[in-house]
Amino acid sequence: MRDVVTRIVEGDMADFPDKPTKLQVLRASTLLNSLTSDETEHLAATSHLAYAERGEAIWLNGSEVDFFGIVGIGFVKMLRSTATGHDVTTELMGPGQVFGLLGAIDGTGCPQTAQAVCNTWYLKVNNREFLSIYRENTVLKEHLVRRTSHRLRNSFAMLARMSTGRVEQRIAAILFMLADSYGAEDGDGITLEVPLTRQDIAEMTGTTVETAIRVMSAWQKKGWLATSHKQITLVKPKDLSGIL
Amino acid sequence: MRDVVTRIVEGDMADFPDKPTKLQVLRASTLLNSLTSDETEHLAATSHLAYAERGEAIWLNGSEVDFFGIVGIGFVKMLRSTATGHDVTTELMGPGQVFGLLGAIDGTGCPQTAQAVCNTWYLKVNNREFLSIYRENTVLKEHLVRRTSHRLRNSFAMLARMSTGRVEQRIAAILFMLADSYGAEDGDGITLEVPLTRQDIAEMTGTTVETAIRVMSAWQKKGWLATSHKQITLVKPKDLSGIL
DNA sequence: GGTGGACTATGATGCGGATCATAGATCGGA
DNA sequence: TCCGATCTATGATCCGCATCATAGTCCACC
Repeated sequence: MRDVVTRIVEGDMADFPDKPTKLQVLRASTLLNSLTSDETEHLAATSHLAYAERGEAIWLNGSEVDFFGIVGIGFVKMLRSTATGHDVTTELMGPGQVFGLLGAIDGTGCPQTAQAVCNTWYLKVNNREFLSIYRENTVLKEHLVRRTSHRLRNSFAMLARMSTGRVEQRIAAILFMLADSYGAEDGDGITLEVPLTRQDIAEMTGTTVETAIRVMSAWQKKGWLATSHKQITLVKPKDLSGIL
Repeated sequence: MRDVVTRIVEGDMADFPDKPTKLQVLRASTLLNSLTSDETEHLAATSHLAYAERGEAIWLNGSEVDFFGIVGIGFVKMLRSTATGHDVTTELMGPGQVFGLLGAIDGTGCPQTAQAVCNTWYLKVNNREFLSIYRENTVLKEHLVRRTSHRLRNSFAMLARMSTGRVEQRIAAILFMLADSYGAEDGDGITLEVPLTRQDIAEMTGTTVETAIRVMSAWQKKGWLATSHKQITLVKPKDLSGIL
């Protein structure tokens, strides 16, 4: 990674996001905002901010790491590489979301690679420091149970979608799921706040770039969809949802 | 459901499993065996055993139920029906496994249908009674976190497998996952203790019965696989794993 | 022992989408 | 302002597998 300060001064890097503070990231996390001020400050003191460029791997699957992450600004995708060399993205984590925590809790490493989808600030929280807070905290455990079960349901929903139906439906389904989490409605439709390439979409739907491009181009021609600069806008969500 | 007693007396029903006791089921549950004797007995007193025939639905997706289940003897599959009318099985629960619990905890219903894979005894545990024990029990929450995160990982692994690769690989992957959980090694290979039809396999892999049959028949001819009476035996797991 | 229903088996056919190939568009960086 | 890399676009071809059709097999139950 290049020197961050240099780039800010030069101003030559597009989309270089403002650096958040540790406390901002911790407080923005839905999972951790039940902690006391003391606990939050302790975590802030023992963790540190990190920056990942678009495409940069935060960790590779199977590797043991002594931290988990909280997305500050940007997006991180969790993915697996199959034997055939294809990557499959299983989750997309946005601001405030925790990733890699479960591996920290049960001591096994994280089975998935974490990779920055765009230039991203995230907080590296030390496992040990967190666990000492976590161990006897019933409220935190309850939050974690709920968050994990929510993810489990989403995963099952995806599983059902991905293992059946044609590609069109799979892609549409993904777009709606993304819109649900990261969509901004602005009169002209729902714009996804995640910058995604067709390649990213393909990885999430288990198809190829070409097919993803074909499908989405067709929708653009129909006026159902608009894309510019990796911003995807669902112009006519009603029509689009018709193919589901 | 027909009169259970009648069937036992007549002896005309194949594979009618012995009825377990409530305490047996509770104690066999990996999730709940951390409870005290008092708690276990209280749950036993407020829950009741139920029987489901092969194919019988325990609940339908979306329906609100005031209980969750623990498999005693038999197997239960969790499935979703897609718009195209196809069913997709997401999980298979065996003896000692809890199903539908997460819906009980967060109050939303269970989004998946629970259906008996074979004649099954299971325990219906009352949500309210369980929650009063669960609420302040840190150990139980910890168990639940671990169990749920384990399921989440499996689900992601499945997701990666199902959204890529050809049908052969998907089916092989499923067989190995099943062998992992319910396989009995006996010298001549690994026999799955779950009675599964090709239809069941197809639902788990997002393919059709015909294709599942074709693939598995081919393997039988190669001597990699043997089936009889819904018992699947991986005769040459090494060779089979070669296609992954 | 016979019958109906579920399960397994196998062939024929057509289409969705992967794969390969090529080219234009857009963007980051010098 | 230009170059190289990444991303989008589109066509041609081929094959995996869904679909439809038909039969044989096994088992529960009368």
